[in-house]
Amino acid sequence: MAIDLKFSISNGLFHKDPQTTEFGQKVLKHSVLLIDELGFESFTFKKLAKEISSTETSIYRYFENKHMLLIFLCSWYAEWVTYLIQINTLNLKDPKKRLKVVLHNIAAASTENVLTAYINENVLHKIIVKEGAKAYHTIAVDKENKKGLFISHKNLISLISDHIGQVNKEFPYKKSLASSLYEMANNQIYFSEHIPGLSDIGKKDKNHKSLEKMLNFYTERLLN
Amino acid sequence: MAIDLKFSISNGLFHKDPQTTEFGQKVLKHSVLLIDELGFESFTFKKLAKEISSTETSIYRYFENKHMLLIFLCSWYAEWVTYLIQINTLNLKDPKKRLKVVLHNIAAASTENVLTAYINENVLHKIIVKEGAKAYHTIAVDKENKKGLFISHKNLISLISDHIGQVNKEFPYKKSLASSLYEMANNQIYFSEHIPGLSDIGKKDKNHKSLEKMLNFYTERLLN
DNA sequence: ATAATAAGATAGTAATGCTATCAAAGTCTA
DNA sequence: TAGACTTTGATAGCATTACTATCTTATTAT
Repeated sequence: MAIDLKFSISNGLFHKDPQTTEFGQKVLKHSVLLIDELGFESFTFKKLAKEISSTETSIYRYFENKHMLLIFLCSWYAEWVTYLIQINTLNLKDPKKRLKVVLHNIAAASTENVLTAYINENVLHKIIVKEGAKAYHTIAVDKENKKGLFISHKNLISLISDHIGQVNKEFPYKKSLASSLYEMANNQIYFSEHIPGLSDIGKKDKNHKSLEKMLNFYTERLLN
Repeated sequence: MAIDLKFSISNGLFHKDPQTTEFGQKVLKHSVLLIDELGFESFTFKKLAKEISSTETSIYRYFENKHMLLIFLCSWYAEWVTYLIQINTLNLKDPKKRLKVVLHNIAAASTENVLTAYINENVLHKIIVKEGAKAYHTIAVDKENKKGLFISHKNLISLISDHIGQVNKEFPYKKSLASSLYEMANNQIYFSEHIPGLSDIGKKDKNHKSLEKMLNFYTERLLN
């Protein structure tokens, strides 16, 4: 069963919010699938247009270029994880338990069946793992940051950071730990699958269970 | 004073080792400066050729494409850091002190005046921080890994991992910690400068002193 | 002196990353 | 119900990118 989530995403990222139209949702859906298939470098608007039997022109009416589309997808993912963390921590009193939920969601949210109609979260997560860092490793990062294009991601890290602070007020590197845990989750998934010499996580880590265990191990040692 | 280091780098990365010729060294030198200036996406062999008053053709005789050049630069950097760690830990008996040296070198090696004639290590480090992840986040990662193109990087992580093991034999995530410390060092340098909301390290972190302190704090808590 | 090697010069080609213009279809409004 | 407005499609075009091929020239090695 598909629920339709619409997130509030910086409008500097698009000419027209793709979440609001059928065509836009089609663009999102197939861009996720096609980026996964071709890799971001080989992905083009022309190929995407062909895939959805449309034209480059039409896609350009939504996104300035594929880079903006990538930041949009990363933002959508961040909003989605933020949302999941919020609803799943709502009824938990114990900060340590809440942090466990946080770690579960940054590592393995995509393995659960929370589906929207127009985004395959599982494939999107693969893209975040493989291409996510490219969204902000760009020559225009400062200008884009100033325009607020990374706000969804910053909010997510900020939320993680708050949960860290609730476990240990005195911890001196809350934000760095938050961003590092997030990056670590993604990197270790990637390494375990593609460059196993860089990780202790096994290639077949069902539902990212070992990864989650490792993230919990790290935070416990660091915060207690 | 410039010393000439020549590293042994996977020959799958080049048609002809650029370290061995004057022209190749010129290519390396100016590619570092130009990638830093333009960003990797806007950097092209044509622009590089113009910069060194040469031709695209000549550069293509050394590298198949700019992606291979990037992996080459990352490998060169990894070899250089490996080399520095090795000479700087040589006379240290205490594993904890050796690990401190390791962390110092992954965070701040570039701030010291160890210079080769044809690579500006300071600028190269900026490239590693900004573009390094792109070297392996590619659709062909498995094939490239199989061809041994990431061997220099894997060796460095392996070395770091060994030093971790010498401090704490029982630590269950040596390789993951090694790769995470390396990625963390680079990411936190990047965030502190460009997206400060993601880091506790201040923008003006002279010689990466605060970063180094943080890396030491993490490893101490995790390994003791 | 001859041959091999390395670099420069020039040309060409398919694909990329756009922008512009116009037409067609659907929808909303007076 | 006509007209206006919005949305997408169709087509064209253009500079740049990412190469590959071929030929010449300069240097070095035998």
